[in-house]
Amino acid sequence: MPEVPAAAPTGDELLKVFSALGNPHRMRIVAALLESRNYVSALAREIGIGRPLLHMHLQRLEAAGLVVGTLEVGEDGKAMKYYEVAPFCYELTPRVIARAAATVTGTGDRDADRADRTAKEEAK
Amino acid sequence: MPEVPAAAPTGDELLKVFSALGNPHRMRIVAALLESRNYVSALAREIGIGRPLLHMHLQRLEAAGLVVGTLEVGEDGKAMKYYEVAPFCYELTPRVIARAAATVTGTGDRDADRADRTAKEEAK
DNA sequence: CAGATGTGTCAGGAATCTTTGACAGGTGTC
DNA sequence: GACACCTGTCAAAGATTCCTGACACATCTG
Repeated sequence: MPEVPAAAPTGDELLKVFSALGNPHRMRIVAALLESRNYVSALAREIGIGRPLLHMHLQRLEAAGLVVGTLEVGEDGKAMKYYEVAPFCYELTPRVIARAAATVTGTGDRDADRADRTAKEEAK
Repeated sequence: MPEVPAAAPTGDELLKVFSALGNPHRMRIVAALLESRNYVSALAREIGIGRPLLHMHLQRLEAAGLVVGTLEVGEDGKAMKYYEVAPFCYELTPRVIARAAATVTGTGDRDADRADRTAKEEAK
């Protein structure tokens, strides 16, 4: 059996995972996809939300590495994007958090923070 | 050794934990408190944020059951609120999420949602 | 060609979260 | 009394997130 993370997650990695999972819809999406993988439109109908919205949620989940999407072309030539859950596994304890907190590149630094914003502005 | 959660967390419980941990400051707060418990004002100075802000973050963390605060009165008669991390331990895997997602009382229900809001309005 | 399906994106408003500064206590010391 | 420290709360600004209704583009079917 292949090794899943389980080691020492990055601060930013954990941060993305937490904010991704900290939403009712996204939790339900993971649940729905675990039961059976399927494509965006069908999934939107299944959980009763709009496609643009689901699209956004899926992006967030994928960015966090919790689901993966593959664009497949059916026999009828129609392209549909299938999503399925990734086999993640995190151990959630105070020590893990403390460890990860040390490597967070977000708010809190007076210098790096401003540098990030500048870089983000120039990147556009 | 006493048993920490580790069983099957409620949807709402996990939801609070995730959104609590999905923030750089709160992650750092847990880290700082794990290293050594201390009181609000001192902690605010240590991590370099305002007291009102820290106060809000601590409330969120406490509501999620990740930290606990105790109002203690020192020998000099001054009251200060000490916080420390709670010994939580969650296993973060697709199945756990799916399980929890079934018991989420938030967005997604067309009836329960409205009922909740009404109750919240009347409760004030 | 019209209509159904699928994909994605974009703009804007609504709702929430984050942050700050000011205030109102409390106690002990000079 | 004036000042230091502690506690808490509040309102209003700022920044994010969430959500919806278009829109544009593909393919197959009637």
